[in-house]
Amino acid sequence: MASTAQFAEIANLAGDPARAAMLDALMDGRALSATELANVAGITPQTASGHLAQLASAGLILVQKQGRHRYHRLANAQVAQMVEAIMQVASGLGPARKPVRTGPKDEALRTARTCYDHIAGRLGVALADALVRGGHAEISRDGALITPKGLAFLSGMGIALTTPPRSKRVLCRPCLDWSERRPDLAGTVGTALCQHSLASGWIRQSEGSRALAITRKGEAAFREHFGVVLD
Amino acid sequence: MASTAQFAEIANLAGDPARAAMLDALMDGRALSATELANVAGITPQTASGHLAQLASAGLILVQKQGRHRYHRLANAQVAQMVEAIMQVASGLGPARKPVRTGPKDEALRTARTCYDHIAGRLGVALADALVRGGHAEISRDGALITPKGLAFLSGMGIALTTPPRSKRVLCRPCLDWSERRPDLAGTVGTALCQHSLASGWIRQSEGSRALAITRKGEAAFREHFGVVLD
DNA sequence: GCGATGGTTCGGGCATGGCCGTAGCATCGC
DNA sequence: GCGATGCTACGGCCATGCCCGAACCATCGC
Repeated sequence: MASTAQFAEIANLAGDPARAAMLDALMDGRALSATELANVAGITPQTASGHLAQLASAGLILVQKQGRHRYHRLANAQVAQMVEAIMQVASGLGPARKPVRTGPKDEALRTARTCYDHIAGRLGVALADALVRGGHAEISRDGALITPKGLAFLSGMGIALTTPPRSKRVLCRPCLDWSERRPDLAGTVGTALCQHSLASGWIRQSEGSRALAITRKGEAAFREHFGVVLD
Repeated sequence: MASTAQFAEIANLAGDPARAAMLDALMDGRALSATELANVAGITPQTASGHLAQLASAGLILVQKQGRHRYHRLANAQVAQMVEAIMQVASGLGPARKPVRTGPKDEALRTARTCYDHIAGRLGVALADALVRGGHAEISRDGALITPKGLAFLSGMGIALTTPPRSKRVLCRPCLDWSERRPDLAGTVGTALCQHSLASGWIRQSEGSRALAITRKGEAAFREHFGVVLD
């Protein structure tokens, strides 16, 4: 079983500002090099190296060496979900303490960003809303599903979902967006949607940030397929 | 937005062994006094008091004074879900390091326990399995739902679920059980089932533990209604 | 009222662990 | 080959924060 000691060990790893910044940066699902992570954490490479060793040894991240670089990424979706859950609680005390400082970079993140494997931010929420409005999905606080109609809708767009044999509905996971405080779609469906949007050139990952840029093509696609217009 | 500093602050609170033990103890959803929590954490009351003040000020727990006692409980389901997620990750590294020490107390926890608001352990998993087997529920990795048939089944048992107006299905949240590594039912449905089982005297909360005792009456009820027989 | 119990506050001891400078390995480009 | 770059290992400085003992406040039983 999971002893409280192990519990504390994991939480403690996430509890250091530098490591927290690293985990946050890795939440876009990409693999980052040690120096990149050192930068986002605002520490020297030596220190970062130590932190990364700890995270790796605990199994929170995976390291993949490629030439003289070593790329680090989150180990699995469970870790991502943990980070998500902590962020959820952390955002609860945010507004209560500081009146929310919204810089321009912050604004980009609010508009659209990746959340490990799916689209979050205003775009993510808007897409989820659109699917619900069109009768393609149902979302509640506890869960979400894609209706048969929605399944056809998505597959018509080239997004194929592997349906479990017994069920006619495809269940998916709602993820309470910490900036919008409304649910977006995560899990298998969210991943597929995000992948497809990237592959189609609707959105593009920014270089040093979790922010997503919506391309001109994407603007049109989201409006046409989903009726989504941001701002 | 949730800054990484706030993220680290929250994670750090959960990252201390003493506080971790407290949060774990509070995961049964009950409210415990300061001394009780000091005991489970293995520290003196003074120290516990300090920890509890921190947890309360961060909004992780709520304090309710009653006479000369002060009862502490988890602030909300989000905190519980965070603890759950961390435990999930922590249990991942458990078996890999130690061959798992199963004491008698541990065995009781594995059989049945509360997980904030629902039933976990072998009983929780067995109930979820039974609902699926009977066509009352569908569960996938990403989500779960109660079928109309299941809705009738539960309401026939006296468990009324508030159905969202637009949907005929009741979505619910699967919770990957850390001991069984299989899903049990959380969220609204899980809560209702747990409440009903307690109210009907099918299960009873143990005094100083999260373990649930299955009563003789409960044994019969679970067998009759769900076809569930443990061991 | 008075003792007993539950809880908190304060102060100081002490260990843990984060941080960086220096130095040492690996790999790449040429 | 040789320098440059990415990363890691070691040692020492230093702050954070956990812990307890002692004292103080609140509440209960009587």
